Amino acid sequence: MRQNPARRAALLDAAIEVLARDGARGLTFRAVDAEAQVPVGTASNYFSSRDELLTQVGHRYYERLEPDAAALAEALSGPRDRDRVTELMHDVVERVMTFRSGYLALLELRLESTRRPELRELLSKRIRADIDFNIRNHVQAGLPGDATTVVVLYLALNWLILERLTLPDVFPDEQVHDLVTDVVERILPGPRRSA
Amino acid sequence: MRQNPARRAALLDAAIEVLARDGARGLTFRAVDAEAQVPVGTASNYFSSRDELLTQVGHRYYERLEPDAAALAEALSGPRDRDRVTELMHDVVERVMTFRSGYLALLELRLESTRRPELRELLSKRIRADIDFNIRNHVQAGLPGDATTVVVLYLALNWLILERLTLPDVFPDEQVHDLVTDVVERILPGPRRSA
DNA sequence: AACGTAGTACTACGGATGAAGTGGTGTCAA
DNA sequence: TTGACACCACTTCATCCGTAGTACTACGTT
Repeated sequence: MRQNPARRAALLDAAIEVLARDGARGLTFRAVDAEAQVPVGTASNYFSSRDELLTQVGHRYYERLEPDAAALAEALSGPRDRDRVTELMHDVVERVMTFRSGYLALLELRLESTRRPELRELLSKRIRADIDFNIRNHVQAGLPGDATTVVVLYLALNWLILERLTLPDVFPDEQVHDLVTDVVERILPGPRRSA
Repeated sequence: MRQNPARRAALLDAAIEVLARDGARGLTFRAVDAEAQVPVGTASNYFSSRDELLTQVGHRYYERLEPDAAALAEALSGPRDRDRVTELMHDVVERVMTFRSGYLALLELRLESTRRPELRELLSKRIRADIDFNIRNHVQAGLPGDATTVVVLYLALNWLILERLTLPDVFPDEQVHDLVTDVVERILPGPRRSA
């Protein structure tokens, strides 16, 4: 079992791309080797099984999302009204959607986790933590809305992103921006701008 | 290419189960044969390719959901206030979640459709039609809320179901009912009961 | 009532594919 | 010199798919 962390990370990033492009079906050691442009057999040397590869992909995904500190600081700046929330939500949707392969890979992992308890536990913890994190930030920042607001926003926007990334024709391109705005307006009552 | 419609439907139902249980990775002709308890090679005789099998599974899924006439009539009865909408949404969530394998299979198909234009077109049309159908019904029934309300409800509840079916620990069992209620209350402003 | 035919069900084999793992060699750095 | 890793080649293994061939059943004909 090889240890080189940089190479391991590169392999995991490659696995994310493969998952997004070819699905769980296409995720083989060989495919990861090819995607990472390393010699055949390398992935075999770094992961003892497909199972281990999958759970490590889960870890890696969240590792890559960690550097949220910048975005976090941004959330604390500016006014504390609904229009600000709308702006922030647009940013979030934008950010998540640009990492398309990551999002799709995570969906594949979700479905895989149906059959892999270890993966399920990992994902449950990370996602629960993510939601709690968002709630804490939201209320601490003094933004309008409570914990439930954040959860409902989380639900609606996630499915919107899923819909866009898998079946883009359901909500046409040009409607998406307004749709995000609508979602926030419906979920978060009150005046648009604070007095 | 065999024609027996009953057997074809049985094979497609088996394919749904396989998709939900083993994922796209496990969906092979042989696995479908085994699930449908028919002799090896039968699925091969009924579908010329994996591609064709997948798109026909898509058709079959919606075929099975068609008999919504009863639920539809129910929507038209009763009061026309928010609590009624909440009730209806509880019913919808309940109904969808009891066909767990169907929902999971559809998610697999969504991800597959990323790579299969034909499948993507099929799913896009059906889902778009489904949304439009719900909107029309909602407003015709005189229920509170407009088209946007229905769309936002669709988004939030779908992700809630996805979360429950893939990572049940994120939103614990006992919170789900209240969460559905919360979702409706946040998205649909106004009094609970009509005057 | 016997026969022939068409459409299916079932069995079994053939061929091909591609994946995983391992052993061996070369290279670099401590 | 030694240990860890990169790279390569080869063997083994697991399935999977397609189809040829056979048996069965229903139905229409005469």
